[in-house]
Amino acid sequence: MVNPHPLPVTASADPTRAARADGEASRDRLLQAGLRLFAQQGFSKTSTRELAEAAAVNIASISYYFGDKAGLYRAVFLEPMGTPPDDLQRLNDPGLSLPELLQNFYAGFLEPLKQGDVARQCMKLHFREMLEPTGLWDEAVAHGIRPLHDALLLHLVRHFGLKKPDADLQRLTVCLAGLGVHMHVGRDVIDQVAPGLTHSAADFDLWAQRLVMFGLAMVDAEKQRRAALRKSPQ
Amino acid sequence: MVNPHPLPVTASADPTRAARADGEASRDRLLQAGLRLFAQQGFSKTSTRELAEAAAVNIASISYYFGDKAGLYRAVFLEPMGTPPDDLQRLNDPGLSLPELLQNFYAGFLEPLKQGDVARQCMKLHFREMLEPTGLWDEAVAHGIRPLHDALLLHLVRHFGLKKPDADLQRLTVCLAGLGVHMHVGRDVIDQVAPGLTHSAADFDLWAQRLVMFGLAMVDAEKQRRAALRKSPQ
DNA sequence: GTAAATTAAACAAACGTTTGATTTCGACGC
DNA sequence: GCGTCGAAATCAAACGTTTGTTTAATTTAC
Repeated sequence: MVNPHPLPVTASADPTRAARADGEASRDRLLQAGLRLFAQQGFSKTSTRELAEAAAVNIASISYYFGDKAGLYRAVFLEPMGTPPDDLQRLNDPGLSLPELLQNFYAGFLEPLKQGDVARQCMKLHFREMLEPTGLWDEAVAHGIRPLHDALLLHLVRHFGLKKPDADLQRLTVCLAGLGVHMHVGRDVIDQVAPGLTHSAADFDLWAQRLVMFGLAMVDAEKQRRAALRKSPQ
Repeated sequence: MVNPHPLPVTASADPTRAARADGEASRDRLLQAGLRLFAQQGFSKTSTRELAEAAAVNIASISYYFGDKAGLYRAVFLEPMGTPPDDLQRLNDPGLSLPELLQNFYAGFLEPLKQGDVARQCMKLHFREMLEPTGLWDEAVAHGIRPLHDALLLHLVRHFGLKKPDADLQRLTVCLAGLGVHMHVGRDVIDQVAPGLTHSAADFDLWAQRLVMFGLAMVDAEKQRRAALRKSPQ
């Protein structure tokens, strides 16, 4: 690895081999430790020394590989976002029925909760930024949340036979997404207030099923509201 | 005010009047500043000097009135929770119809969003603890969230004619509450992804209306699922 | 030999907290 | 009404730690 200081640290395709065989290993360990600790206790409460120790790395390695602590955070935060269009592609297909769409949406949304640590911590890190925006959050919204919201909204516009979204469709979309968001943000609370419902992967499959059902019910309710409005406009 | 150091600082009913007329004023200003700053930027990112300056108070006043910074945070966090049964009473009335119940629930839930700073920051502070529990969170759940959840759940148990809640009713309750929670936690995101829907108090009344509608739809969906299940048990 | 990687040590700055002195103001004797 | 006392409140200054970051020397692998 050559001259890692410049911030946009990408995988080095340098002709000269790494000076030490496990050169990038330290960087990776820092990323792993950063993800875990930042997700667990936030940015400020995580010290550089704690990071270094957890990664079994010298303190100076942080600035060596990432410039500074914020750089490590940025890398941890943005690196997993490199390939987002994975789930998104499945949502933008106009041929999907509404149940299929919601099924894909919620199943994809809850997927990280099923897997163990990494993906879940990654999610937690992102949702944490909802409450304390650090600037990176705008980027996360633009690349992660917004496309999901827009895909949902676009499909609903078609489903309702509209030309463009109106305020009530926006509200519906927000609420649909909210069901999924709440499963992430409020997971610990859910565990406390209604224990034993979020243990196995099968549990989350069941949750996804219910969310689809509830989501469809909400869409139907909105549809009926519009129908009633057409008959007797208020 | 006499000997403020001991942590459970209550309004002093001391026979000897306060030495300085505006004695408690500094304490109050610290509480206000603490609420605002802790809600805005979290515990760690808020320094004691910043708090003191915002409250127009000497730094030493923090330890003088609250023992230490954590004590101020605890006071800020727990003090507004002194009188919770206000909204709760309206929820535990068994005579309420389901629409009335949800109306009360969501209207009460969104109420803090309508008012300006204080109540909103107070909410934000509480929801922040969802992601970084500091120990106080358990208390907040026990005194703030859990009663709401249980009131909702109890009513649904009656509504469904059950003897005691089952897992699916728990899930329904969690999702109903989730709609409300998401409005708080995700407010900034909502503003960004669907702008102009959360400005006036009337906006939130409209939101509450929709949440009631969606909530009712979810309950109906669950009811139908159970009916279908009875006919052809899987 | 050379450049990458790692290290221990040190840096200044900011942190939460404490100290001891000073100011403020009601209480009390006269 | 005045002077004085004492407790409450406020203050500037300093405390020792921890923070994030940097340095300069050393080790490692090619």
